[in-house]
Amino acid sequence: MRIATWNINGIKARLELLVRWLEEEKPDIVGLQEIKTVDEGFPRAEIEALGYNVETHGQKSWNGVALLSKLPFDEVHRRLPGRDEDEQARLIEGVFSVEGGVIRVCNIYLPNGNPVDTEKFPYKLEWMDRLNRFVQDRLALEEPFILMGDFNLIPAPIDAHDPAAWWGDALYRPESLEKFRILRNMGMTDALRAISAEEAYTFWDFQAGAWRRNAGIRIDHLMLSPQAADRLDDVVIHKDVRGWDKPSDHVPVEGAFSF
DNA sequence: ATGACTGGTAACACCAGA
Repeated sequence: MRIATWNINGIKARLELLVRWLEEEKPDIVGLQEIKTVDEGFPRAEIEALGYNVETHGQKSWNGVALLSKLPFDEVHRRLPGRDEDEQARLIEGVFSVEGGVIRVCNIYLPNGNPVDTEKFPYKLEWMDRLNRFVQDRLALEEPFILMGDFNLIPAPIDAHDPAAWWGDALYRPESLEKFRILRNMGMTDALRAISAEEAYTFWDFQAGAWRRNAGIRIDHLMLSPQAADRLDDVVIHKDVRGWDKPSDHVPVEGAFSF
C-alpha cells in the first residue's frame, strides 16, 4: 500500500495538478494540506470519479486538510484535541481495515510559526505540545499509525540547502526542534531517514529562483509508529512534480508499506 | 547570488505562506 502526503497549496488552483498526479501514481491514501477552502468548496466529485473516498476538514481562505482513500473509512476524526477555542483546521485522521487489522493515518498541517516575535510562534509550540500528547495516546493503541503532513520543521542540517540561512526561523530553531525530538523519542520514526541518509527536499520557495537553484528544505514528513515502521518498504519524494505547470511549492512524499 | 512568487479574498491592495 502506498500512502502519500502533499501540501497542495490551494485545491481550487491545483485540481488539474492533483488529478494528473493521482492518475499517474494511483496512491492508495493521500493526505492534502492547505486546501484553503471550506468543505463545500472541495472538488469532491472530481476526486471521487478517480475512485477515492474523500473526507475534508476545511476552513475559509487558509489551512484546511483532506484525506483521499481508495479504502473505505472505518472512522474519521477532525481537529487536534486539547484546546476547544482553536478554530484552525489542521488535522484529519482516518482508520482503515487491512488484512490482519487496522491502520491509522493522521494528516496534519503543523503551524508555520513565523514571525517568531508574534503570537504565531507560541501557537506553533503549543500546537506541537498538544500533538505530542495526542501521539502518546495513539502509540498506546500499538497499531500501525502514520502521522504525516507538512510539519513546517527542518529536522537536521542536511535537510536544508543552506541550513545557516534557516537557523533561527520558526522551522529551524531550538524550541521547535525540541518538540520534534520529543515526538521521535516517543518512538515515532522519520520514514525517509529509515530508508536514506541522502540529502532530499520537499519544498522549494516560489521566490528567488529556489527551484532552479535547488535551494530546498525537507519539511514534509511521514512519521511512523513501531508497528508501521516494521512494514515500511520504501519512501519516494516526487520531486519532478515541482517542475510541472502551476506547481505547488511542496511535492508529494509517498511511503510504500507491506499492508 | 545580492535574486522575490503565489492563492484567496476582496476590491483595483492586503494577508499569509516558509
